[in-house]
Amino acid sequence: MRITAKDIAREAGVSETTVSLVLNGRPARISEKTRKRVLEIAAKYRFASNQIAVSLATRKTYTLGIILPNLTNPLFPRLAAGVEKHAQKNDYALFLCNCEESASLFLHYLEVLQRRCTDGLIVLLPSEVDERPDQFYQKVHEALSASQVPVVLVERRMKDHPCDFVCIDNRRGGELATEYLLSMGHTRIGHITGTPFFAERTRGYKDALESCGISVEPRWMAEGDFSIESGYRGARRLLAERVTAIFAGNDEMALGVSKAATEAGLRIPEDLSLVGFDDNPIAKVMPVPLTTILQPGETMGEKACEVLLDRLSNPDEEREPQDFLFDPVLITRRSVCPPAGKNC
Amino acid sequence: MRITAKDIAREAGVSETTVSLVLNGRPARISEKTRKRVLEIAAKYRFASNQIAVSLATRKTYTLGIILPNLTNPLFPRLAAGVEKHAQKNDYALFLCNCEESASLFLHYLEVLQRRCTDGLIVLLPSEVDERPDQFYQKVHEALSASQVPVVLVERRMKDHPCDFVCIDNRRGGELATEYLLSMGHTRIGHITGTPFFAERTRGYKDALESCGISVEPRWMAEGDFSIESGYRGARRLLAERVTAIFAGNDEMALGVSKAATEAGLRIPEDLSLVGFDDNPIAKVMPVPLTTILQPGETMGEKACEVLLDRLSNPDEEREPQDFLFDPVLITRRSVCPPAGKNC
DNA sequence: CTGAAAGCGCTTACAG
DNA sequence: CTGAAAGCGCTTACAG
Repeated sequence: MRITAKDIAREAGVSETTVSLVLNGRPARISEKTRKRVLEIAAKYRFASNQIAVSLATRKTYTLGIILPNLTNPLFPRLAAGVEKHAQKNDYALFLCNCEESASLFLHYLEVLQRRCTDGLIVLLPSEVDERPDQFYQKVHEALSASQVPVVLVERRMKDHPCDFVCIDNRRGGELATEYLLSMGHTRIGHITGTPFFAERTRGYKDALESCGISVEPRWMAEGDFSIESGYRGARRLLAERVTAIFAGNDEMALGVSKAATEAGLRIPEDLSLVGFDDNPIAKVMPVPLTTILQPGETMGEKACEVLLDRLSNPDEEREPQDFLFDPVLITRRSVCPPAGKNC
Repeated sequence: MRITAKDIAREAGVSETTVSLVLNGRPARISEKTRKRVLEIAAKYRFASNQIAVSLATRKTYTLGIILPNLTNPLFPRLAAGVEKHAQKNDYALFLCNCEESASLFLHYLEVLQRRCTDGLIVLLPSEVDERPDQFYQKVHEALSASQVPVVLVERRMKDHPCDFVCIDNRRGGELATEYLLSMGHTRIGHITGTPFFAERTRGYKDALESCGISVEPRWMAEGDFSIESGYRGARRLLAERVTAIFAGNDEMALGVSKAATEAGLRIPEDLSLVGFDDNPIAKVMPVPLTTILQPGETMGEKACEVLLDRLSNPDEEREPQDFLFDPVLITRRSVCPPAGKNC
């Protein structure tokens, strides 16, 4: 049995009230003498207050929950690390929930976290909500509204539920990738899209082309789903269109592209320039190190947590929900060079 | 304000006791009629019991804590995913703690988790305990003993604190890797070690050689620390000794080896065979896909959680602390072939 | 079949 | 400067 505040009170010959006051450093009430005695006794027994009881009494748990779509994509552990780091610094603990892209499990976690009285939530929506997405979002919206706790959405936004949102500036990222390719002299630039959540990357691709007066050719675009396989498939189609460069919606698909290129007897970057997105650890390690757009996962996680804690400390401020967009940064490695014919 | 059991009791015209009994499905006491009414009202308001209050009353929180050395090594998120999955299935929630290899932060988390009354702990020790390791382990031992909750250690064991331990069979893994190289006809097999926690991998390497009557040459071994850099450095030394194969203590170091080999004008596997350890995602993606030893992170995580929950359900069984070792499995890819001179 | 009461381990007005 | 009492939202002997 652990020692309790009552035990300390008894041994010190004071009330539980006094013990609580001393241990929580409440100001200007307690005589230095009793303060010391209580502190000594607490130290002697290494008293650690029972957070469960504290939480019940104060109605504040100092715990946060994070719901992640998976832990396979290295971006998500990085995000979690950032959130946890900032939480820890502020004495919050973090419940880890991995919904494995399942809509129903996601909903389940929302309930669990509510039951457990987390003070706030960091939420990444699952990407593949196969059946009845509207219904799913409706339920999420209801659960979130009912739970009454602040939420910050990361990476994947919900149209109908206004709340703080932390994300990389995907549009700018797509633009940056494409601009870089353009600056190297490419004009036939293919693109493999990601899932609908990330349509902004494609928007950036189009914007960059249009700013250069290059018309967007549907036949230079392929639909992808972020998998290596879909990158591979997309590249096969795009390569047939004789593009000289490809901007892949993420690094995994870029890997698929490089496979397809190799199979087609094309060298990267001499015959095909390639840019990815994320700066996944594989980017550094690919046969040809990949030029890509860095997504600062850990920093974004810290920011998300910071935004959440801000809400918690100013509960009735009623600040409008806000977007926090991170500037993408281009990491140049070896997968891009000017197109054949133009000099390197 | 959330609805409470008291609210339901009032509306149903029964006592809180009855509400509690009904909602927890306690058997054979309540008339079907009142049972139904209580259930209906609870459903109407979507009542979700306050877990904090439940925890305080029952002195059981249904929460576990996991302390990880970092979230960068993909093995750790995989482990966490396994733990969380099994925990979730059994209605436990999981606190995520990332000590970033810091001994002091690790100790801090031990205290935090104790304060928060977790029912059990899954612990991976930090690997680099620079200053006064003995003192650190002493403190860990004390904290763990004082906390009174079951602990399962994963991957990194503590000599002086007997408790359940889940790990890959590192000795067997090192043996398997080396045996494979031997079976391909290699006799000059170099090895780059990992950190001291993983000396068993090196043990396996030696065992395999000795079983074949090949003496262990210290000059064929280099000390590593699992970093790419240390693999690179080690390989430079080993290559000078004209080894025809290298077993690297993990995949990262294998990557360093492959860099060193390429720089030395050596092709993998024709001029140098290479085996790693872990089956890190990079293994598949390396310039030459890496033959390696799979460590089933998620399965190990599930197992660790299972072992922990077993302890929780049989608290006074006093079963001896036990080791749960996973069989390593060899994943053959393209980085190994017979040495030059022998036919492929 | 049901409820009053005590208790889990704290905090916090309130009174002195 | 200090303490008695009520309360946080549940559960659980115990009594009827």
